[in-house]
Amino acid sequence: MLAAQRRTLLLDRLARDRRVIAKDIAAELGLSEDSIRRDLRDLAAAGLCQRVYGGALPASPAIADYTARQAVSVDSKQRVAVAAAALITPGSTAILDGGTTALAVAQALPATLSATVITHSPTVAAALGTHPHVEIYLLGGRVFKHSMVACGAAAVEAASAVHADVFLLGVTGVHPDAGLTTGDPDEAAMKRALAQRAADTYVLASAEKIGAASRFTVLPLDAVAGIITDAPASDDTLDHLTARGVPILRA
Amino acid sequence: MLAAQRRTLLLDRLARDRRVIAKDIAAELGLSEDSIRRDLRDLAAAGLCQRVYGGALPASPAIADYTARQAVSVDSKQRVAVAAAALITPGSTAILDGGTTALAVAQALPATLSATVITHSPTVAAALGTHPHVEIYLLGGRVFKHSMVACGAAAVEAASAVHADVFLLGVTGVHPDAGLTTGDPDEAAMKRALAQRAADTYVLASAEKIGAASRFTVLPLDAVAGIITDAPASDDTLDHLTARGVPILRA
DNA sequence: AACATGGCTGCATGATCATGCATGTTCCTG
DNA sequence: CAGGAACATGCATGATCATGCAGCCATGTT
Repeated sequence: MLAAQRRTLLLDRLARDRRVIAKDIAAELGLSEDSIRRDLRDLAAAGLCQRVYGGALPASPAIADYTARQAVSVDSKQRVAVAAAALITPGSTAILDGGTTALAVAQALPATLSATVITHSPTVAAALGTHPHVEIYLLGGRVFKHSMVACGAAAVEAASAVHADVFLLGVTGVHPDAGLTTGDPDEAAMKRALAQRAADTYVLASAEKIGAASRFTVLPLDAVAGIITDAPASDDTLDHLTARGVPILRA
Repeated sequence: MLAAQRRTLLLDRLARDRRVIAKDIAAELGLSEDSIRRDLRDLAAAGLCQRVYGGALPASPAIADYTARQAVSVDSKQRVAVAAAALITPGSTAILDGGTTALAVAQALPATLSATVITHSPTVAAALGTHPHVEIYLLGGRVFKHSMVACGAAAVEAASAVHADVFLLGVTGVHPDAGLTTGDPDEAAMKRALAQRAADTYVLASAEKIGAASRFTVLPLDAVAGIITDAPASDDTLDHLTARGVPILRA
C-alpha cells in the first residue's frame, strides 16, 4: 500500500464511519501509530479532516462527500468493477448506470479502450473524460442528488433515443423474490427505461447486495443476461438464483 | 516491448488496480525502476496520472482538467469565479457553462446556497453534487471531450426547454472586433442556444482572454449583460469595450 | 561503409522522503 | 492529583527519487 493510498483510505473511513481512531487503523494496517498520526496531522493541515484526541473527525460534510468518490483499491466493488469492465468490448456501445459501483467500472476501463458509453450520471461521464477514445453520450434531466444520476420524465425521454449492446445496471438489492430493487421510484423507472434500450443487461452486485431488497423493483430477475458478483460460491441466495436459470458471473 | 507500449500498459494497470508501484512493475517487466519512474513522471506531466511516493495513482477528473490544460492563471480564474458566483443569487435559476472557469464558479458557490443550476457539463454537475440545496438540471447530448460539455443537435434541443435568470458564459476570447469566441463550432452553437434561454448573459473572462480571439464567434459583444474580468483597470481592450457600452464587472 | 544523431536504458551519486523508535510533554480519566 | 494514554519532536535507517553520465541501438546522412 502506497502512503498516498493510505491517506485516501483514512478519508474514506472518515466519510463512512464519521470518525477514525489512530490505534485501530495502525493495528489494521500493521503500521505504527506514529505514521497514522502523521497522516492525520497532514490531512488536518490541508483542511481535509479535523484532528481530535485519539483520532480524527470529518472536516465537513462536503469534504467527506468529495473524498468518498476516491475509493480505495482491492475491495468488493473494485473486483466487481474490473469484471464488469471486461463486458465493454472495443467498438461496442454500452450504457453505464450511476452509483459508486458504476463509477468504479468507468475508472476500471482500460485507458486505450475505444468504445461508446452512454450514461445518465455526470459523475461517470466526468470520470470517462480521461479516456481519450471513449465516446461519451450524456443523458440529461433533473439530477437526483443521492446517487447523482439524471432521472425523471426528461431523462426517460432522452433514453428512448439510444441503442446499446450492453447495460451495466447498478442496484441496491438482488433478492430471489423481490428481484432487482433500488431505493427511489424515479431512479427505478430510469433504470428500467435504460434496460429496454440494450440488448443485454448485466447487474453489478457486490457481495453485500446479494439477498438484500429495497422498496422499488427495477426488473425481475429473468430480465437480465447475468449478475456480476464477488459473493462466495457457497451463497444460498446465489444457489436459488442459479436454480432459476439466472447466470452468475464470478468477479 | 516498446516504450510507448509500456506506457499504455501502465495506464491500464492504473485503471485496473487503482495504483501502480514502480518497484513491482520494474520487476515484472525486467526493467530498472528508473525507466518506470521516468514513464510515470512523463505520464504525470501529461496529466494522465498522479505521481506519488512509491508509484502512481490515477488522475482524478477534476485534477486532469486543471493540470492538463491551464494550470496557468489559476488565481486569475479563481478571482473571476468568486465574483461570478455572487451572480447566482438564492432562489434564482442559473445556466452554468462548461470549462475550467465555470468549474471554478461551481466550486466557489457557498455550501448553503439554495438555487437551481442548469449545465451541459458533467464535470460542473459532479462538482455541484456537494451542494445539498442546489437543484441540478443536466443537459444531455454527445460530450465534446476537449472541454467536457454536451454539444450537438440533441444538446441544443434539450437547451430549448429551459429558462433561467442568468447564464454564466465561458469563452476563449473577448475581442473588440471578433466579439466573444471559442474554438469549436458545435460548442459555439451550444453556448449561443444557452444564451437565448437566459434573461441575462455574463461572460467569464480571466485576464488572458481579454483581447484574444478564437475561430468561432459565440455572440457579439452587445448581446451580453456584462463581462466579469480581473484584467488591470488600464487595459486598452477593456477601454474599447467600455466605450461601446459593454459593462465591465471587476473581479 | 563510415559516421553522426537522437532516443532509450541502466548505473552512480547525492538529495529527499517515509517510517519506527526514544524522549519528554500534554491530555484524559478516575 | 496520580496514572496512563496520546501526543510532538528529534533522530537513525532504509527506501525512493532526480540528475548526470555512459553505453546501446536504430535511423539517417555523407
